Amino acid sequence: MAAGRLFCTEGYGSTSTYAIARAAGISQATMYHYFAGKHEILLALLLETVRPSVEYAEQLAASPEPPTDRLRKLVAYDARLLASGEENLGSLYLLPELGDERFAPFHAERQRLFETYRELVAACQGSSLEDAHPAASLVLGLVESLILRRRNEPHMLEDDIATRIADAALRIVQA
Amino acid sequence: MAAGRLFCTEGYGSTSTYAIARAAGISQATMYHYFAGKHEILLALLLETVRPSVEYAEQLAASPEPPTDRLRKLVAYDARLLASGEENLGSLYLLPELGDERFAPFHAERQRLFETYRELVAACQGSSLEDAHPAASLVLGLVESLILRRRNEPHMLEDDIATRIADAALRIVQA
DNA sequence: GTCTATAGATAGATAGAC
DNA sequence: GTCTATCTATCTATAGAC
Repeated sequence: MAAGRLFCTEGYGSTSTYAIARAAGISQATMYHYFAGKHEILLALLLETVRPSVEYAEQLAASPEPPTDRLRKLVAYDARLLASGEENLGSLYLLPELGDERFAPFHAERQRLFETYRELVAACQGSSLEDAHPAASLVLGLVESLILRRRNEPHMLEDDIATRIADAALRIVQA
Repeated sequence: MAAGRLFCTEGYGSTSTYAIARAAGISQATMYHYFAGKHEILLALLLETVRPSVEYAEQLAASPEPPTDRLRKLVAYDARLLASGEENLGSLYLLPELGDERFAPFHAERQRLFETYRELVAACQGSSLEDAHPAASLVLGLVESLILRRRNEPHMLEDDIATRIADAALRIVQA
């Protein structure tokens, strides 16, 4: 969590292993007993952060509820996750360093999440998966815009922000 | 531009002044003849990137057109800017290092942009500036979601993506 | 205005005692 | 499992020749 806080606020390349260790209350060398390097810490944080969403999404995809209800639930769930927690861990998704191939396992998980969004949007629109792609991107983008908003104005988030985002998402999909 | 490319793809803290200079075809020391440090390069890139949007927005704010037309134009303009250019320079906005006070001039410019969005949304909704804040955040978030989308799937952007985003934005505002 | 050379600090990672 | 000590590499920035 010490690393998560620093990666989100200072950046990955700008955070030294010494700074992480100091924030965690251990020596810099001790860190290497648990992680082979800085990249393994970030990967662990990324997977921990995205997995609850993927699990919820795939469980929801198998539910018999109407697709609009399921999409609303998924959007609201992800928005609440991004808005909660002491740190704005969603901003780990914004790090340019994620292009490194070492973080491919995270991208695979996030791709699974997107696929579920796309299936739900297709079901809502009665369209093919291909045709649902643009709207699904807009919806996921709307959800993840909460990351930047939380960074830029952390004290101005409405209590009902997850509901607001879900409303907006459904209005986009019901074109 | 060499620095812009590297900051966007590798990150700010992960990009060395040596790497920038090499990409620009000069020596690392020569860089210091033009910039006092790496931060000044990033600041120059940020201001160059955001200023066209601010200027267009403030010019549009003084136009006699109906507010919904103006909001649509502004959203489409910003989306086209973010989607264009060889590099995805909008992703400079996502760097965690922007929290450093040296980049305050950029945040001031972006705040001016947001204020114009808020005024237009308020005019569209016939509401106060305070009440327009949440919707304006959603709209700007929708526009800027293009940054992440361009990073994650650069070859899957629709030709009419700016129009799509403008449509979605108006649907959110016209609640 | 551009370069080479280099200072001085800090980085990630390892060795080995306890 | 945690530490101190340290290696080697790399970093930002400066000095000074041309």
